[in-house]
Amino acid sequence: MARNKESPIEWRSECPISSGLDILGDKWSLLIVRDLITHGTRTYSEFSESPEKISTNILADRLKLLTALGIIERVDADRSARNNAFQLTKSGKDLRKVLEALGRWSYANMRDLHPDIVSID
Amino acid sequence: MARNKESPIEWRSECPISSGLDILGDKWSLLIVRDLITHGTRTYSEFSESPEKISTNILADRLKLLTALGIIERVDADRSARNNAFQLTKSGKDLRKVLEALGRWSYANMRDLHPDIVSID
DNA sequence: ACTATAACTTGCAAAATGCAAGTTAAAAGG
DNA sequence: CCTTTTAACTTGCATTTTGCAAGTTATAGT
Repeated sequence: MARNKESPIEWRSECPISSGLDILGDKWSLLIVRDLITHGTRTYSEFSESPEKISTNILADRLKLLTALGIIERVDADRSARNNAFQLTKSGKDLRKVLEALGRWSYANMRDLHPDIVSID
Repeated sequence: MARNKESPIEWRSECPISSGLDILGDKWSLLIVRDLITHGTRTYSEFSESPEKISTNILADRLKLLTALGIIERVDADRSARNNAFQLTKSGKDLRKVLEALGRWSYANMRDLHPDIVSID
């Protein structure tokens, strides 16, 4: 992770958009959230099976970070990791609107560059 | 940029969310869009003055990419670069909803981790 | 107890990022 | 018009992040 201990994030400014990107501004974090919105819960190996094929070290890193930020959590906090899925917290569920807006934008605006893109609805 | 020539982007899947992140899933691209939504037009040096302090090589790379994707364009396409600002295209303006959703989420959910965060409204 | 396998970790190569300095060319001033 | 200024980049290199393959650990099932 290579992030400091007080906050897991180094905030670049006070801007909420910039701050959102400080957390979620990469190619993988929101895909984890997407999978949880779609499926409700997901185990480590289920995340690995998504078509974008996240590598295991990045997946482990992002699951830790999203957990530290209170965006996801273990379904059963007291159980061992094996088959113990992740789920969204309230904060994570609130990201649905961000994902919907992004998905709609992509479908509406990237179809000429990416003809195979599918609709979210 | 290190991207191939047919499409400037390598699409990881047909998912519109994943595809949106293929384009905009980094810490800088949406900040350029934010500055243009806030100010209407912006020159190279004005972008550099934003509080997040984007470095000049990344800025140049992103301006090229966002232009290639039809998200931004020069205000006067025929004029020389000097003092010729960028503006959003229709596609770029449509990102406003994504930014609003992200900004609202951050302000609502990250205030305990980042007390200095300000509201977008 | 043994085995299978889910959930990671580790090591290293490749790519992206960050920083400082340098280059180019248009335009403003003399 | 010729010099000077400076906006808009480019380049080089160190650092960080990512990607890939392989290895390790531990628990659930037999």
